[in-house]
Amino acid sequence: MVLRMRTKVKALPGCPMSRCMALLGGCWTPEVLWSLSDGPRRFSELRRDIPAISAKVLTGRLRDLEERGVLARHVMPTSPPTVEYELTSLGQELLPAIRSIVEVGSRLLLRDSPRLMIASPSLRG
Amino acid sequence: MVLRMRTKVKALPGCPMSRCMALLGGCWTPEVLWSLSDGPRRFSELRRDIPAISAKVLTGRLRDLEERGVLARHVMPTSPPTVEYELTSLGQELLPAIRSIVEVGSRLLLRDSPRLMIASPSLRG
DNA sequence: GGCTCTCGTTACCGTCGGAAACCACGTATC
DNA sequence: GATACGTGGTTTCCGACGGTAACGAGAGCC
Repeated sequence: MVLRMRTKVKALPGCPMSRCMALLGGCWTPEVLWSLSDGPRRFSELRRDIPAISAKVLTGRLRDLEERGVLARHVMPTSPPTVEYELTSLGQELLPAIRSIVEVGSRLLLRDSPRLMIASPSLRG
Repeated sequence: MVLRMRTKVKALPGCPMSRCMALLGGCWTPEVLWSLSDGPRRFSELRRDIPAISAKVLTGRLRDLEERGVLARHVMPTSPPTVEYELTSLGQELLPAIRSIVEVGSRLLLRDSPRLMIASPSLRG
């Protein structure tokens, strides 16, 4: 599911949770950061990585994250122009939290259906 | 900021991130789980722990999380009746992700203003 | 009688996300 | 020359969610 933006309420100044959620917050943000954790990706690549996200929201989230200094936007002078998004050093600092979420999810999937995981071809090769 | 609920879009069946976000998702959810990580807490205690959350949203989030099996609701037959919320074993499994978020936040706060952290009385005693 | 505390519920409104259409530009194909 | 496609978005409309404020019953206190 999703993280929503809090527009009106300001974070408590000294709260670590609020400090981190101010960057992680927003619908699809964790998914976007997870997709960027392997290296720079283009707009259309992000759409394919996260099929359920709409172009509008992806645009919004990328603009938000750029404004917050989490990622950088690079426009390449090709034709048609391609745009690459890349995590900044601040973005990299968020990855431990993202990886932890993925780890917890993996553990839950394993518990849900261990036979499915063992039988999966992608885990054998 | 906030995690928002995705009502229409279903999670990909085998995606670890989606599996975890299906439980972590929703506005204020990480904050609530973090507050409950120390042990059971009552409704009014949660409101004091997270001053910015409204009663309406807190009620909704607690109902959601109960339905998903993340926490349990205990009504004590006192007068006035007190209600306690407690993490289930499933809820406990989410804590590594929550702790990781808090750790990242702490590191960011330290980087923001190291002198402030050192000077803080709460960290000296 | 009034004030407080408990744990919520309700109504209203603003904002955000979802869906689909549309856009300019350049390339490729027919 | 016309059509189609791939880029990286923008625009419009609508429904769902969160924020705010008011209100609720039952009990204790002065």
